[in-house]
This record gives sequence, C-alpha cells and structure tokens, in this order.
Amino acid sequence: MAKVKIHSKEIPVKTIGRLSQYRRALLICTLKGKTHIFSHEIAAIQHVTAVQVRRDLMLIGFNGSLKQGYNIRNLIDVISEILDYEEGVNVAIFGLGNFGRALFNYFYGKRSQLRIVATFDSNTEKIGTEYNKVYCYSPYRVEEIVKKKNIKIAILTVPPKRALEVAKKLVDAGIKGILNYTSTPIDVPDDVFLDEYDMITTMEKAAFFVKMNELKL
Amino acid sequence: MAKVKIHSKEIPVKTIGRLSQYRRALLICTLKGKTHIFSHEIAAIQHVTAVQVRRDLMLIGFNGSLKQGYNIRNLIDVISEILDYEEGVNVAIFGLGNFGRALFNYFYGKRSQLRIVATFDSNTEKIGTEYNKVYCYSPYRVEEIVKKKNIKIAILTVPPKRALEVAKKLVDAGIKGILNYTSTPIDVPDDVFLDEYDMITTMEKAAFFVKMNELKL
DNA sequence: TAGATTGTTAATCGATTAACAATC
DNA sequence: TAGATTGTTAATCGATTAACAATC
Repeated sequence: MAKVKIHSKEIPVKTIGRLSQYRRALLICTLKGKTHIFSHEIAAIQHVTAVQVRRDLMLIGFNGSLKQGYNIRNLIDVISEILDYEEGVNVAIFGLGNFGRALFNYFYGKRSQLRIVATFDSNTEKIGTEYNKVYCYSPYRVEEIVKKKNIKIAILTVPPKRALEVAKKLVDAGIKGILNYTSTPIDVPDDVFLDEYDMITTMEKAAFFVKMNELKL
Repeated sequence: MAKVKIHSKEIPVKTIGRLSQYRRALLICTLKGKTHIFSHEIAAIQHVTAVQVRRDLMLIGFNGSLKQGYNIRNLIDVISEILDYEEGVNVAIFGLGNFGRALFNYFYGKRSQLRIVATFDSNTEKIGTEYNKVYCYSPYRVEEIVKKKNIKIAILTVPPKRALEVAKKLVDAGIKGILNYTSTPIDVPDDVFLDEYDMITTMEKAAFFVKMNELKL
C-alpha cells in the first residue's frame, strides 16, 4: 500500500503523514491568531521544503492565493476531512509494561479522535484492574473484546517473543491497524495497516553514525 | 546523509538499518544451534526479500556459499565490525517522564554497546535523585555533563514545546546523535545524526487507513 | 544432469527536487 | 514594473526488484 486514492487522485502514503504534521503546525498558528500562511512558512515549521508543501497541497486539491498564501482555517478543515474519522477510532494497547503505559499516558486525553478503550496483559496481577479508568483484559479475551468494543487499531508492546503470536490473534480478531513497537517484525495481510518502529535498530544506526563521524575527523 | 562509505563503497543508510536487524535474527539462530543460513531464510525472519538480503551483503562484501548459504557466526562478526563501537556509546535521556522512563527500562542492561549514563529533567523533584542508579541532572548542567561523561547520543522526550530549545542546547554541547520522540520536528547540523519518530502522525496515518479500508468495502 | 542458490547488472518504481509559466 | 508566490510538469535521485549468468 504505497498510494491511496482521494478524489480519484493517487496520493502517496508519505503525503498523508505530512498532512498530519502540517495540520499540527497550522493549529499552533491559529492559536497565535494567524489566518494565512505561505508554503515556505509551513516548510520552516516542519522540516520539509516549500515545494514539497505546495506539491502535497496540490495533490489534495487545495489552492492558496498569491498574495496571502493559504487560508489556515480552510486548510485545517480540508486536511481534517481527509484524515479524520467522524466517530473516532478505538484503540487498544497490548502489553501494559512500561512502554505500554507510557504510550497510554501519551495519548490519554490528547486526541479525541483516537480513544484507548482497552488494554491487554498476560500478567494476572494486572488483569481485571483499571489503568486510567480503562480495563485490563486477559489476552484470552482478545477476540471477544475487540469485537464488542469495535477496536480498530492495536498498539503492540508485548515482549518480542510473543509478538508474532499476538499479532496473528489480532488480525484474526479483525484489527485493522497495528503499531508494532516490539523488536520482532510481524507480517499482516494487505488490508491491515502496519507501522513498525524498532528502537534498537534506530539506536544502533545512531551509534554507527557517531562512529563514522569520528573516523572522518 | 543518505549514503555512507565502508571499504570505499557507498552504502545506503537503509542498508545499515537492515544490517542491525539481520544481526538480531542471526543471533537468535545461533542460539538454536544453526551455523549456516540462506538469504531467503534471513528474509523470512525479517520482512524483506531474499534479493534485498543478498544485495545488502554484497554491499558489505560478505560472501556465502552456494551449498550452505552464509556462515552465521562470520556474518555476525562482519556486521558487528561495521556497526559497533568498541568502547561503547554513552547515551543520555532528556526528559524523564513516562516515556523517558519507559525507554530507559527498555534499554537498561540490554545492550552493553549503548549505555545510558545520565538523565536530565527540569522537575526539581527529580533532579538529584537516581533512577536505576543513574543520576538525574538539571538541564542547566547539560553542557558540563555531556562533556564530562562523553555523552554522544541524546534521547529526546521532553514536552514538545521545549524540544527546539533543548535540541539547540544539545547540539551546542557537542551531542552527535539525537533521537527525537517529541512531536516537534527539530533541525540539526549535517554532522549530527537525527531520527524523528512521531507517534501522533503514525496514529493518524493508521486511523486514516482504517477509514480508507472501510470506505472501500 | 536438474535444481537451488549466490552475486551482480540493468530495469523499474516512487518520491523529491528543479524549473518555470502564470499571477498578483 | 519588479518581486514574490503558487501550481505543475519534467528531471533527478535513490532504493528496490527483475533478470540472469555462474556455480555447486
């Protein structure tokens, strides 16, 4: 899934990601009372080029004016219409360890669009308790709860060894998007969105670059 | 910085990331007593293609045999020689909130190569305390401590509003790699490694895909 | 030999950037 | 008019994939 159709135009997935970033920058601008913005101003906030911004906006069919640039309020609305899901999306966290809890807090209350409605953990001491008023279920109940609560997106923070097995269970239960934060790569069917972020790899890359830079000097 | 030179060959940054993943898969294989592995087997563990694996290994000049594939032990050694930094790399966490602590625990004791040697937080209740035996410093002491402890990599988990200011401070203090987990994009000079992972954007992308998929049905 | 695999070049694909006409 | 900006096409760049000779 590298492209998506909007208004019968093909839009790269990367553009979708940037739209989300643009919107955040724009929201901050409205707080400051700004009503219009130029492409190079958006570019300066996020770090992309002005051409990139214009091209992205072109793809979603949003027009600016030569004198004033883009109307911020309208642009936010157009982006929101593309990105947002009216009723919001229900999310569950699988694995309520440190990382799972951190992600929970990170999202809690921030985005009304994205609601964490359940957590799962295999630790019997956690099962049945509430964390920030959200119930923690046994993994045995994944299928039941995912259906009952209409959970669409799963945040995967279980131990790496259990990642594959849990991912399979999630797909079977009808989950439509998985954010995999374990270090085990997982496979999902084409119609399930998958994002994998592996911190260990990132750190090793960073360390490698530090090393390269030192050798150069 | 899209490419890197190793043995006078240009290697894409993405290959570096994959090498780190390959190594992890290979380490698991050695635990199981395997001594040799085919490109398609490595490909199956991580999710890349066999051609990709062979091409990556070609780039680092590692050869396999037609009968047995690649010697696992040797391959691990070659990858380690490329990625690792003998003396290890010192890392500090900036912002000891939930997320910062989660990352701390995630790394603690796992990678001897990557050592978390300091944390920083502006909360006066945290300053001066130890978290897992690592001291928490005031942000005012960034420059001093970064130099004294030879800290090369910074994990940035401060509140989004403070990201830019802290990042600037880090660069000035001589940090050589920043992993930015705040939702504010930052800019760094060319010689500083930067990885940005924005969870909110990822979640919004996931939600968008869920929506797209539902509309299709 | 037939079959499986490696190593490598060339083709393809996708995304970014350069260039520039049109407009205010 | 000169200068700044948008919108869009074409060129470039980079990474992945296809194709295939060579080898065991």
